[in-house]
Amino acid sequence: MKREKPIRILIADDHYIVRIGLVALVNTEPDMEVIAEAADGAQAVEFFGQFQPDLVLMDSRMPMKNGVEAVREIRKKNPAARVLMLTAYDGDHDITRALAAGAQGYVLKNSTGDKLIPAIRAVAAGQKWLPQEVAGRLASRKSFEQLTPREIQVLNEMAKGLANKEIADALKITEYTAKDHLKSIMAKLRVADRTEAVTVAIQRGIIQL
Amino acid sequence: MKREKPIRILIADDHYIVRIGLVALVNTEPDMEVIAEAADGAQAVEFFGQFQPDLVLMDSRMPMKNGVEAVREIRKKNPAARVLMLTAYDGDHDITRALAAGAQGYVLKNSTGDKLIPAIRAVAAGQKWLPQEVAGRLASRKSFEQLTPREIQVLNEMAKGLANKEIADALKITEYTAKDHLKSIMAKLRVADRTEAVTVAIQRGIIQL
DNA sequence: AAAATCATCCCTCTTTCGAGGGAGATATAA
DNA sequence: TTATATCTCCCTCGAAAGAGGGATGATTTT
Repeated sequence: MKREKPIRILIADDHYIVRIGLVALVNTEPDMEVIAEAADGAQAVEFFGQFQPDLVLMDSRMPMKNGVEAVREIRKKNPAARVLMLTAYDGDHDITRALAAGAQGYVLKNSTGDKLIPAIRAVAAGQKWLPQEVAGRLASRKSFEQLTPREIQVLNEMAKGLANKEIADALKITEYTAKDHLKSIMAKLRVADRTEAVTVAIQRGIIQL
Repeated sequence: MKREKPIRILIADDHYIVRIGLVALVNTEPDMEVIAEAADGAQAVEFFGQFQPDLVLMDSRMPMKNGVEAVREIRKKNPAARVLMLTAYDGDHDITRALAAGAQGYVLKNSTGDKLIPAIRAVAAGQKWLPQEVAGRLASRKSFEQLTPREIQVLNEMAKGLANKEIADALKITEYTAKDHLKSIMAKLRVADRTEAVTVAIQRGIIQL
């Protein structure tokens, strides 16, 4: 079970301080080493191709290209890529999408080192890794009803303060259709009005501001 | 200008990884040392009394007691306390409130080390420290129009998806008054409707979800 | 003492929301 | 092929929302 070569890790996080923390944490382990640091999603994709790390430690929320998209792109070019997602919030949407995009594991950012290090070892070894609370949620209530891409577009327009007619114009559909999307959004999220729909969507990671 | 005693620092952040990063960063400087780490606002207040650090590096968003409240409490007991706030978002509201509560400086979390270290030295030396972009904003457009406490309460109820009548009941006022508050909220934030009012308020740090 | 700010209440009126129906087209899965 | 899901369009109607006025009492500031 002893590996002669250390696990070569690429870190991707837009916060400098978090990157320092991850480097410091990883470097306390003799069998791991950080070989590169990316500050956004696009850079993560670029550096993956360049350094071919054994594992990517990736923040789910980043500028330029978010973590989920970055994972998808990396896995498309390199299906064997191992990715462990890091996130501050545990919105279901982010988690399911990250896993669907090809991430093997998920760790909450407020985890202590003794949770993160085993996760890195597990994913690097090809295993899945999910926090028990998240795994439980996904299994039990079989996650929330999924919004369609179009509904998410409508949500984003709503968050800007557009009226139904304006949303319709923006998306080149009729007001009827915009209202229909709104109806199904509210039904799926089980909320009372558009305002709550937006706040819930933000909490679940469905949209970002 | 050489100090014989290092700057004794208390770190307060709810994310373990960020704490590690801050410790690693600070410890590269010979004239600084981290003497304690708090994981929430209440602990920060407690540790301040216990360790009497020269400076507190405090996250503005924390569980139990947020950064702004913690600063206020610390400064009430110890008016000479030096606090440098750290934040991920640069919402005006957070910044002005932190400064009003007695923080001497403000640093964005995505700052690199060469920005954070000078900030620590400046605040420890009793100077103010604001990022140029923030200082510029506060000076130029003399900050945004301030919402009253009551208006913020209304905003919070709106974010939950309550109708005007429900907000009125929750706050024991008439629907007329609730609508009046909503009117002035929308005017001050210059938004089109309640949904945008909520999203803008979230972005500015006026309310949290 | 006068001015501003805050919180409250009131009324009208037009526009928008949201609920509740129905329906067709396409594409994919079973 | 029959579902199932997504996206689209349509209609009605009552209930909210939001704009526009006016007004009062209590504080605080000037």
